[in-house]
Amino acid sequence: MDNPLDLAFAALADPTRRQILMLLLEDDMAVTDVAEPFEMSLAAISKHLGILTRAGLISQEKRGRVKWCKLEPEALRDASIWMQSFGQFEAVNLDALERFLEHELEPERGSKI
Amino acid sequence: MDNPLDLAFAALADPTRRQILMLLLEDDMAVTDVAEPFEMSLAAISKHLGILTRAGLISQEKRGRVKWCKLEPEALRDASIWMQSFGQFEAVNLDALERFLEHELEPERGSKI
DNA sequence: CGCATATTCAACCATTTGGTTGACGATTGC
DNA sequence: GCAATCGTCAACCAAATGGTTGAATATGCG
Repeated sequence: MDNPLDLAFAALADPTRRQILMLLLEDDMAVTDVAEPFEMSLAAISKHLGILTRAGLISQEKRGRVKWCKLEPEALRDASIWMQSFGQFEAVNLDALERFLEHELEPERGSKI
Repeated sequence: MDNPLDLAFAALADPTRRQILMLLLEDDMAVTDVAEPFEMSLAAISKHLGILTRAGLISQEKRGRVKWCKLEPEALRDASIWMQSFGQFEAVNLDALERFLEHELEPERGSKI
């Protein structure tokens, strides 16, 4: 349960975290500012940011006493691409998709599922 | 925690469920046949299928004593659309998928097995 | 220095998740 | 009719999740 796709989808499954991502779409933000619109503790938001970071969806950089949060679209892109292979699978190269699926269905070797 | 997007992403966060979706991409299947490749009980797979159904990612129809599972890409498409709302993902197209597939098929050689 | 600000840590709690097992209802076939 | 098959249900369990509070750790400011 720790491959990149697992982490990305699990992170996206929470509405608070999706909302955080949308905030960060506008600009980089400090943790306190991210927390401001939410009616929950700063510690809770800090945890959410940790989950988003582990999932690769954001990065955090500390400058002075402020930790800045920044959107990192790569992991999201991978998840999006995975979904496209289903949502629009009629539009993709079916041979490549076939190879992709065969690879993915191999039992547990890379656990890149 | 019960809006469609929550349910879809949460459903996708589990590798067993993603693998089930990939099985169903090939063809509709009975519950028992879905369960066959997995090393877990039928009851566990039945639960996974329930989660996928509640998320709208598959549908189940009982004919006789066999319950058929069928991919329902609509919910997945919605989740995909949510991602597109980030604007930065117009690059998620066929080319991106090709690159993704090539990237995904590489790293297995030699490492991590 | 001393205080305020920014953020995390630790302990705790309730709920959910992902799995098990065994019993059960429904359907099919001999 | 009866046994086998298909699938779910119920009870249980361990671990993870999402939240709380209060203390702790940095850092900046006057």
